[in-house]
Amino acid sequence: MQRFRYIGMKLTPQRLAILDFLDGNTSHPSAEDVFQFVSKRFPTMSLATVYSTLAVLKKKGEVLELTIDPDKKRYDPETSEHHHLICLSCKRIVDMPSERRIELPERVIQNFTIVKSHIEAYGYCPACKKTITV
Amino acid sequence: MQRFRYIGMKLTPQRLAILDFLDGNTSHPSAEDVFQFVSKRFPTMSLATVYSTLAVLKKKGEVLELTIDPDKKRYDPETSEHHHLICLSCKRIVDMPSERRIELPERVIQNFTIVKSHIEAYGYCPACKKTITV
DNA sequence: GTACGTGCAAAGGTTTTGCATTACA
DNA sequence: TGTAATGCAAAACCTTTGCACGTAC
Repeated sequence: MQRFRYIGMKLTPQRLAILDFLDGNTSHPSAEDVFQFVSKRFPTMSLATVYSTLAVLKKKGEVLELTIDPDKKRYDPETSEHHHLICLSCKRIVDMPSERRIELPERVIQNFTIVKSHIEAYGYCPACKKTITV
Repeated sequence: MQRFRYIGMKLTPQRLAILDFLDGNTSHPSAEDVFQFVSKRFPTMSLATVYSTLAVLKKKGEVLELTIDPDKKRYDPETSEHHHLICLSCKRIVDMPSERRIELPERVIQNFTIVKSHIEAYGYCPACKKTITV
């Protein structure tokens, strides 16, 4: 939670609970996932509040909005450059540390101004490999 | 259109129009984009038919469903392994030929069974660079 | 002729918006 | 105290589904 202490947003109990859930979370939760967790402590919690808080965090660069899951947006509190492994069966998203910067062709760099880039690798996670017939 | 000739699906006039639009198309259109184009020739065209046809093509491996755009799915008739440049301003998606296979860390390959992987590079396209203050 | 595609309408799921109430700073 | 967050409901989107009718093969 240290990292969220001075991010310049009003810290309500609901927001603290959201930040508590997100800090160090590597599960890449959806808004609904966040809502489910925070609802335990705040039964009157609203999904709209979750979305609103996530929007603020995204704007402040404290979370990334992932567009990997075709069904819903997912959020990642790990904002340093890294890559993702996605299980085609259970949709689990696993972090893959960035080994080195991705090299892009020279003519690409000259045309586009690249801000960030990452790798998405799709496959089957250890748990699903055992049970699923691909 | 050659490539779609023998893909084993009933070829209705509507579907031929969709295939005509997709073949060689590098704009990564959404279902709505496809619908807009095909509607010109078939005013009674239904969005549901577009979605249904895209689902069949996806199943047959003739198009890829891209989850890059947070607002809607987009489709790519180029199914060979390649990467994407995404303009953060106009959301244009540009193909980037795959130079070599992406190397992943050894321990990742041992755990996950990787099926495919690609790079997503975000930045500003030449047109937007000129007009937008980043 | 039959299985399958089409088109319309309705429903489903996620995300956004409006607004009155509440609470942080 | 004033500005901003919360919570509820409704709306906005994209996408899917059900069903009667029509058509490719």
